[in-house]
Amino acid sequence: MIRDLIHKAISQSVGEALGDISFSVERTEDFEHGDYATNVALVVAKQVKKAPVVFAKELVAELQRNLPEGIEKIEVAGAGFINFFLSRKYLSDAVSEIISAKGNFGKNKNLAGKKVMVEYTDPNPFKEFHIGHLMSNTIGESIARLFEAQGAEVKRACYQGDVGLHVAKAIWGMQSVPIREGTPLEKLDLTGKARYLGHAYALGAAAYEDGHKEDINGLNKKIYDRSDSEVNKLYDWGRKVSLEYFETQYKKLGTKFDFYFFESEMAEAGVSIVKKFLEKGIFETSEGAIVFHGEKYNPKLHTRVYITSQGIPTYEAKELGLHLAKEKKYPSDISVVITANEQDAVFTVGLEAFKQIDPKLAEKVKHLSHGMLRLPSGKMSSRSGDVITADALVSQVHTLVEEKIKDRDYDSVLKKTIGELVSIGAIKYSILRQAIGGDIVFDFDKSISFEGDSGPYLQYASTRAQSALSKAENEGVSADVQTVPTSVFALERTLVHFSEIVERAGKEYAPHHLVTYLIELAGTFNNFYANEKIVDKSDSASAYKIALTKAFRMVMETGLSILGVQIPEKM
RNA sequence: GCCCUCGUAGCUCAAUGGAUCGAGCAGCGCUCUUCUAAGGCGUUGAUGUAGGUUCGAUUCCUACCGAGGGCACCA
Repeated sequence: MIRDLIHKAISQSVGEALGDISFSVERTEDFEHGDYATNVALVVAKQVKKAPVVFAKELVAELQRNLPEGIEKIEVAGAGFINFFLSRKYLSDAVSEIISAKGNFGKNKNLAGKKVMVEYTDPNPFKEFHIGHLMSNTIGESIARLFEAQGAEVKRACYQGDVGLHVAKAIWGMQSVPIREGTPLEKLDLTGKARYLGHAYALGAAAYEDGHKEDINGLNKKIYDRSDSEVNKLYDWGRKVSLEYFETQYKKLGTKFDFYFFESEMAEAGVSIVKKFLEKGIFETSEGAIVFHGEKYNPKLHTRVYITSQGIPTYEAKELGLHLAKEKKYPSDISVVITANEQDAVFTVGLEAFKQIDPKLAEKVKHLSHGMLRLPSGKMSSRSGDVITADALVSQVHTLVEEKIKDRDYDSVLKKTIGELVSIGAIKYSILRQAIGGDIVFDFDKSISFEGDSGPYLQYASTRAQSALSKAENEGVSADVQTVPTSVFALERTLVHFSEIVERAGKEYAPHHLVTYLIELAGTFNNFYANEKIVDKSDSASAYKIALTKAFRMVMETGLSILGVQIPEKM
């Protein structure tokens, strides 16, 4: 990358005065300041006992003799920044390179040969697949794709909680309300069955708080040791329904998991690890339970229960089993786990415990947490039954999209595809546009936008580019970079930064950097589209503009695919 | 009480310690004989408070104010 060449040229020119001082070469915020800028003079000034501007001027004189190819002009500006301007040729060559890379422009090999497992979505059988899962899935899928864009071999994993107190609550609900609103269960469709389970859970959750704690704890024990055939029957039915239903959701969202792990499979391993390390003093008994005293290792941590006084492993114990199961299934270099941030403390304590057990494996685990999708009224809680399912949200947005295209002269198949791709795109975008970790305040009326800073805006710009390209093809004008106009378009100056953005988003596990860039890029294209006639046989620059449009379209495809968003052929 | 996040425009969000803090929405004013107006152009408007470190602080440190999450047998 040219940025690295600039960096290298500066290092050579500054020479020993640089010492171990690090400086940056970044794209500028304003084209007035060129295409790249460095702060090297400001950072080194003190060291060499010169004013930054003075040092910058000397450095520029030195750099003039050793300018990387592709840099046309450099100048000192502001407090001592040095600005670099890309040459006309560099930009047109870049456009040509984007096209010949066939969709691979922007990807890199930084993680070639590395194996990565990403665990996300993690819905719990017997509970609703709600908008929180939608959030986890969207972020996780995008993180997985970012890893792929860096050349890593990625496996997607989903960890589903098919045992535990929440299941006991659901079963309690199933026992007390065996049919759904007067309809026998076997007459319900898959979605209906899934909703029934969600309601049964909500019922049991309320009952747990309202005097039935003992009953439900007893049920939990029965589920765990499978000692009651009636309970087993309800359990097996509910688990199967949930898993089948979840598959329809993954498909809709565009995720294909390589591995499924279940809490029920982790219980045994979890218990045996805890018992083994109980002897070694990592875990301790306390009030009949087996616990890990996190505060002994780090004052900011606290104590968590691993095996309850009833002998049942908690989530924490099963998590230990999961780490080992993952390693056995697919030994990886990086193991990413994505959860909601309300589990941050559980994870930090859990990771400390794991570090005491197996420091080498614990080292590879990277925990990323996302915020909550909230209602304006407050927390979205499945415990009170007050949930918005992913299905409900998707279909609501879908309806809005249908309304928008109802007068278009498209056939029904195309309309259906547009409805699906645009609604999913809009929702995913609204999740990925901000840094992961923060909450998203969710307002049905306002949250999903189709204008401006939105998924559809990106999709729309892409389809407009496509229609210009189709027109070019029909008129027999093809993309060409031989005849290049002397003036430079902002579009090409923006396009060349795509690789750097992908690299940064990948390194920082931050898809939103890519989102921000794509919005800027699409805006630049829309401006270009409004001001330039792209396909025009009488214009000698037309072939170049078509090439530029093609390059834009390809970058949008690559960028959006990393976000897990697809582009419809028309909108 | 302790721990972790987070306070940027009326609203929702950006900004590896760097140049004049960027977008979108909402508001106001323009813009469809053209490759799609889900578009384009212009315009109004912001770093919670008080200190500190630094050539330079939205960013780092301290205190305070405010919001959210977590703190023993739930996940």
